[in-house]
Amino acid sequence: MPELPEVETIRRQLAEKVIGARIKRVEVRRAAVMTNPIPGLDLLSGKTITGVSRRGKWLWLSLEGDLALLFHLGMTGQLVWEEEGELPPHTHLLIELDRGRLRFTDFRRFGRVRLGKSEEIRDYLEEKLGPEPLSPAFSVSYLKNALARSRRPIKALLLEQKAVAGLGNIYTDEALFLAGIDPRRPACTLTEDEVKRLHEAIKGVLAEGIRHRGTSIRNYVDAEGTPGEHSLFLRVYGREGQPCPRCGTPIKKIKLSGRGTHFCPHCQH
DNA sequence: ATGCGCCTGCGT
DNA sequence: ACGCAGGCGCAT
Repeated sequence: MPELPEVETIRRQLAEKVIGARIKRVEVRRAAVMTNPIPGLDLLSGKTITGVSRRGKWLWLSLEGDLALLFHLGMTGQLVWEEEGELPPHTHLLIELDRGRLRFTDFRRFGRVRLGKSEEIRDYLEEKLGPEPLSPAFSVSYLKNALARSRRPIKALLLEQKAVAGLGNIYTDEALFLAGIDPRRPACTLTEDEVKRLHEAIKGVLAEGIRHRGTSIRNYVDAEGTPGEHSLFLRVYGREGQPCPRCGTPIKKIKLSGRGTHFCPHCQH
């Protein structure tokens, strides 16, 4: 599910809704979504939410007392703010606020929630993530170095969160298409020009995804419960057999590092 | 570096 | 009935 653009969309919307809100009550409806012991959650009652942040595909609420509640949405996780209403099935965590409520719903249950001290959460993420692709830390020279050290297929490398934080299966295929690069190419074989194109393409597709409030294939919704529009703009992902938007050749789908991979056999080398 | 398991639901 | 799906962590 959610890759960087989807999580960033949720972050922006939640920031509007919940910063300054006070937590009335937290209900863990399925304990297994918590990576650490639950009793701690009781201590969230009465606390005010002071911020909503994102790093890669991870999102956290900052809370009074230097605490952070960290979410990873896995493949099908939703984080929705709403006033009221019947709870959908597979809602594992409910945070009641003085204005509305926040629910974490995830039918495949790959998502996780963790409570920790702010600093501990920061360290946890920094340890496992590479640079933010939309920040200056993700420079052409950084990317060039990262690629030079690997013979893995370029697509497999881009999916590693330690190389670049936040890319997943959709935006990786889209970026490689825009850059005109075959996803199977060993990373270290990219030329300087190709690295530059890839760098631009990565930033471009992510920004575009955010602009369209994310890609909804089947289950993703933003923090208001609304599907994103970016599926209408995908160039190769999910378009096997349909004409390449650039040359008309049918889009091919192969399996690469265990993931469905879409590309144009004519435009990508 | 690759494959498998974790889950549920949908399309074939 | 089977394969596949936006991801990740662990075993091999």
